[in-house]
Amino acid sequence: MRFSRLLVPTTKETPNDATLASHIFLIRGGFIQSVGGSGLYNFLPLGKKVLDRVRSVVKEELDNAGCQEVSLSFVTPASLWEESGRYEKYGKELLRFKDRKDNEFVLGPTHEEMMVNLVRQSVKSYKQLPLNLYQINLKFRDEIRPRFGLMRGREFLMKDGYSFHTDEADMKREFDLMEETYKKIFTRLGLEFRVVEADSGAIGGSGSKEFMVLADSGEDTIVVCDGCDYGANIEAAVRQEKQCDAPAPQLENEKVHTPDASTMEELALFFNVDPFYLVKTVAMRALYDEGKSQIVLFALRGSDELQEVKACNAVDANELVEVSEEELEAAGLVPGFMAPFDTPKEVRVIVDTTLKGATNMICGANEKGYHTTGNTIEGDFAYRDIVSVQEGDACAKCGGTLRYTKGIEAGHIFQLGTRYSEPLGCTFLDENGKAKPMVMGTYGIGVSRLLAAIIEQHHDEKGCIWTKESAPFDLYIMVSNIKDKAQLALGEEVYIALQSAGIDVLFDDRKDRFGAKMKDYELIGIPHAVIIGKKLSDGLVEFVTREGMVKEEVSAEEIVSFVQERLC
RNA sequence: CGGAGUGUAGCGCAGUCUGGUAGCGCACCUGGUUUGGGACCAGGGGGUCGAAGGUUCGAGUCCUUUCACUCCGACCA
Repeated sequence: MRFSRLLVPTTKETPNDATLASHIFLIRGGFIQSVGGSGLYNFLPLGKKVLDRVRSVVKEELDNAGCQEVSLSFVTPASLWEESGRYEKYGKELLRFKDRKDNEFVLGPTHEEMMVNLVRQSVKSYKQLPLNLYQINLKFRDEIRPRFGLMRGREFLMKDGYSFHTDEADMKREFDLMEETYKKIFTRLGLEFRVVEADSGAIGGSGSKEFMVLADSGEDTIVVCDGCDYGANIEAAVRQEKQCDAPAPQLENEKVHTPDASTMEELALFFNVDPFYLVKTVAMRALYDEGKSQIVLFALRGSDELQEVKACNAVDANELVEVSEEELEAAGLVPGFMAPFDTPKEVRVIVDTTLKGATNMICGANEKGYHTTGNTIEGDFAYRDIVSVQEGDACAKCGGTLRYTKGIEAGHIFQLGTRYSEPLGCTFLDENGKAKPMVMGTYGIGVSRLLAAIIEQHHDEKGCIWTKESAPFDLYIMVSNIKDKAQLALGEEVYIALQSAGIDVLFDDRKDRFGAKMKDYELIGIPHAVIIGKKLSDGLVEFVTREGMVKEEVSAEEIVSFVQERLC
């Protein structure tokens, strides 16, 4: 491709809304263009090329693993979402609309329902299973706050795959195969990543793993172990049960007047104990379908923090919101002095598992200004893991030290089970002619987000540094001064020779000066460049590696074979 | 949805306080010079100042309403 014919509107200035390197360089390098609406982008020729290359890596590896590509309608009937029960649950992120006949539709944010619908219509026998179908298509989610360019757009390109099995064991086999396949994909794209345990979120199902591209700018906090390969999203991370060296308060079971102490810090000071021996009671309102809600008290140790996603899952709610003191009082609770015991009937109580059987605990007395000491946590509570792992906690797997790091969620794989096949009636007949729901897995990769992730990991202060398999072109050739006949002639010759050798070349034949062209090269970030310039009079050209901007002088006569060797 | 801010040429911004010919830089077009780190000179094109209403002889500027976007938070496969 000749640069003079390519639409690459590079800019010197940074768009005022861009803060992340990937956002800045993708816009400045003329890869993408903001549509003006938030979270919507056009892909310009260069961006489209990168997208296609990334997409083909994904496709190749999936096809190798035995997956089959399909393409599902982007517009999906609302009735399918009602069947699965997600029409309500998915909330405002679903963009709903009606056609001229007043039928309701949804722009697909994910396609479990659609794929299950496809399969239930065409697969009836165990002989047709297993099956792994995927597509690489647009998705639309009406995000509350899109940001960071391609990182969190409203419209985005996603690879979504769905597998169908006769039993759990076969689904797990496929799940493991997909984990390996995803590792190959991210490795080929040149990404440093970590596979972590994750929360299953709105998709539902049991085990799930996320593929986190490590980057400080990542939106997710992940917990990793210094001692082993354990890694988990903060929303799903677990730890070894915490011990406390400080002595337990040896106090009778009695009511104590604590007028000014309602926070954990104040209480710890008042009783002179470690917060480990305090019961923290956090009140939240759990929201359910059809506007139903309930106040829930979460009881945990004073030394722990509530992990909201875990808490939300523990009560199977759509979401948790804060409750005002007035609401609490109206429900018969005493803010600041609540206990998980003797609560009003309509209030639900969840107790952290590490509190089960705990003795000598101090907690609220359900009376303003009073706490009780010497409590033992026992009885019929719903015990769940609802606490957040903190840095420095011990790894449940090896005892090593856990710490936080940031990641970009680039892929997520789920063991779904029958979460969708059952409500949607996606069944098969087994060897005995008995109908059973198919066991499913689902596997996603944020393809357009990967572009942003690659740049987050591979850039310098000057611009992008694309990896070998993601680069828009394999090589950039610059003719420093196109009025110099010798330079131009060599450029043309090398360009044609390398093109016909199967190398995808961007040939910069523009009239601009050296500096301007160099800036563009650095911004666009093609892995290698050949610069034909002044030294041609000595029979020399330069071979540049974008990473580190390493320049090597090469004889002009040998440049074609030199490049071929270096690029293979 | 809470808090803060911004809407003026394709992009980045000034002008708004104190009403009086709509400006600057980049980009773009023409001609010339220039060609190893975002060149220079000369000329040129491009705007319902987010929208609606109001005050005024006169509104980018003042008043009212409204819409959109951005940032922080909440939220989020």
